[in-house]
Order: sequence, then C-alpha cells, then structure tokens
Amino acid sequence: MNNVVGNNSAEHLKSFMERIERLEEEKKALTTDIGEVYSEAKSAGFDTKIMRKVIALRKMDAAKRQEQEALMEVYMNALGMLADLPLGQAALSKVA
Amino acid sequence: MNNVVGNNSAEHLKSFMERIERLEEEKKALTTDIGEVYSEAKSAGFDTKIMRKVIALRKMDAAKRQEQEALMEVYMNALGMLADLPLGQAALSKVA
Amino acid sequence: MNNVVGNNSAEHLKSFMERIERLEEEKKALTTDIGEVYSEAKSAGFDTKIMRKVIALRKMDAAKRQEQEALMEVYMNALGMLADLPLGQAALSKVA
Amino acid sequence: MNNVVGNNSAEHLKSFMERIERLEEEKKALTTDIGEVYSEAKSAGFDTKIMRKVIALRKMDAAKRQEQEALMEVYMNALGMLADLPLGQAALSKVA
DNA sequence: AACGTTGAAATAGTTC
DNA sequence: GAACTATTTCAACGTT
Repeated sequence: MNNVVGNNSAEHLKSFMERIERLEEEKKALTTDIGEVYSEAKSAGFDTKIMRKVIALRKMDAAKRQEQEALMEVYMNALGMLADLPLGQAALSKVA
Repeated sequence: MNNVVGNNSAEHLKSFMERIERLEEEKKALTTDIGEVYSEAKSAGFDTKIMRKVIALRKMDAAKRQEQEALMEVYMNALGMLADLPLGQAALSKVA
Repeated sequence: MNNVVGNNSAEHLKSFMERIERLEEEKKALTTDIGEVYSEAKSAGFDTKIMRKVIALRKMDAAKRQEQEALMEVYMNALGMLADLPLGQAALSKVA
Repeated sequence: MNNVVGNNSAEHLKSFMERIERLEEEKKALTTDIGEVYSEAKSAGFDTKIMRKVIALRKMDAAKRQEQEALMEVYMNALGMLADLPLGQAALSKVA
C-alpha cells in the first residue's frame, strides 16, 4: 500500500474537522439560547433593543479597560527601558 | 411597600442580562476552543485557510453552491475574465 | 441584436467595478501614507506601538460616545411611547 | 525655560497623531464611498456579494488562484466530498 | 420578505 | 515565521 501516510493524514484532517464542527454546533446552540432569553425578556415587557445596547456598552467598557491596561503595560516597558536613566527612575517612582 | 413591582422588574431585568452575559461568555470560550483546534491543525501541517473554506462549503447546501458558481461565471463573463483558469474553462463550457 | 439589455448590463456592471477599484486604490494610497507617518514618528524616536494604542483608545472613546447617544435616543423613544401616561410624563420631565 | 526639548517633543508627537487621525478620516470617507457604490449596484439589481468575490479574484494573480483551487481539491478528496459539484467534477478529472 | 444595521468571524498585512 | 493588528467579509437580527 502506497498511501499509508496519505491516509493517516486524511484521517487526521477528518478528525480535526469533526472536532471543529462539533464545537460550532455547541456554539450555535448557545446563540439560540441567547435569542431565547431575549424573547423571554421581550414577553416580560422589556425593550430588547435597549437591552442589546446596554450589553454592548458594558462590553465596550470591559474592552476599554483592557486596552487601558495594555497601554499601561507598554508604558511600563517603555519606562523600564529608561529605568537606568535618572528621568526614567523619577517616572517609575510615580507609578510604582 | 410602594415599589414592589418596580423592584421585581429591576430584578427580573437584571436576571435576564446576567443570563445573557453568562451565555455570551460560554460562547466566547467555545470560539477560543475552536481557534485552538485550528492552531493544532496548523502545527500538524494543515492549511487552516483551506480548512475554513471546506467547512464553510459543507455548511452550504449543494443547490446554493451551484447557484453561486453559476452567477459567478456570468459576472466574470461580463468582465471578459476567466479564460485562463482551468476550473473556469470547464465552467465556461457549461454556460457558453 | 439580441443582447442589448445584457450588454448594457455588462457595461453597467463594469462601470461599477471600475469605480470601486479606483476608490480602493485611493484608499490603499492613504494606508501607505499612514504607514509613512508612523515611520517618520519612529525615526523621530517615538514609540509607535504606544501611539497606535493611544489612537485606538481615542477611537474607542468616540465610538462609546456615539453608542451612549444612541442609547439615550432609544430611551427617549421608549419614554415617548409612554408620554401619555402619568409615569411617562414624570420621567420625561426629568430628561427634558 | 526648562522644558524646551520636552515641549517640542510633545508638539511633534501631537502633530504626528493629528496627521494620522486626519488620514484615517479620509480613509474612512473612502470606505463609505465604496459602500455607496455597492449600494447603487445593488439597487441596479446586481449581487454585491458576487461582485466582491470577483474583485477579490482580480486582485489575486492567476498562479495563486490555481494553487488554492488545487489544494482545495486535495482536501475535499480527503473528506470524500465534492462528487456532486459540476465545477468539482471537472476539477476532479484533472487530479484523479 | 427585503432592507439596512450591527455584531461576529475570517483574512490580509505588518512587525518583531 | 509567528504573533498581532487592522481590514474586510459574512451572518443574524430587527425593521418596514
């Protein structure tokens, strides 16, 4: 048999694909669940449009916080590069 | 007690929002998982870009696929393109 | 001639495509320009990574402001729907 | 005056940032313009999704296209797919 | 039921 | 060449 390696490769690939498709199904189920919660909320009289906007804003807040932290880290690194210079030390003493 | 209804509403709304945000977190986790499988596949030497395309094709049913391909030919003909592609030539022979 | 309509369509399509490709070229030129400004800044001793982060944060601020305004509008609409009820009037009097 | 250098640096940085943000605005405007052309095309009855694909293909050179198509076949073969597509059949006859 | 809007996903490009 | 960013594309949702 010539194609032993090829077949193994094919099997391997197939296995990856199946794992991915399985996970995507689970993900889709969650999407459905989320939609159902919105439906419930709507039935309970809430304005889902507002709900979506509020949730989006909360996500943005979280994202912004992360960005700010990342920026801070970069700053710290930049200062770290200067840490052996007098100005760098003075700056570090402010944030440490 | 004046605000019984109001408070319940607020509680109710809060509960909906929390359920949604919880589900979205789970979804995000799955997205991460999927990304990791793709990373594994990449390490194993597979071309993940192609994998993604194949998975997308598997989702799409055959009818839709054919429709898209046919429409594509029409557009490319309108532009006078396509003559130098093997797959394109085969396709052209069908529509010409 | 049979294909008058078809030809006109083809011409029309071609014209759209050319306009788009023209605009995309201009856009690409701007992308290049931006890259060059970053290069200049780097040569002048600035940390472009930090610059990018700061610019991203400024964009997020702008986006968030817009989101908040949009949310406010939705709120106002929601209140508007209640405007003929006593509670709605009381609420409106708070934001007006 | 102590901070001459610092101030110049700050001014310099500010100027870079403003140039970048200005260019990004222009770029965004072009993106909007492109979107509008697609809208026009859609109103004229064209399928913009296909238009986008065709434009992408025009960007890609022929060699790259063929390579991608060939690899695609290999993967789909590994999964035992592809038998029911007209383009696929033509392609299969090339690699089988 | 098409339309635009918006959020998510994928791809391309860039930097280290 | 690997990671990160930015852009672009795709899909879902509510709306009209």
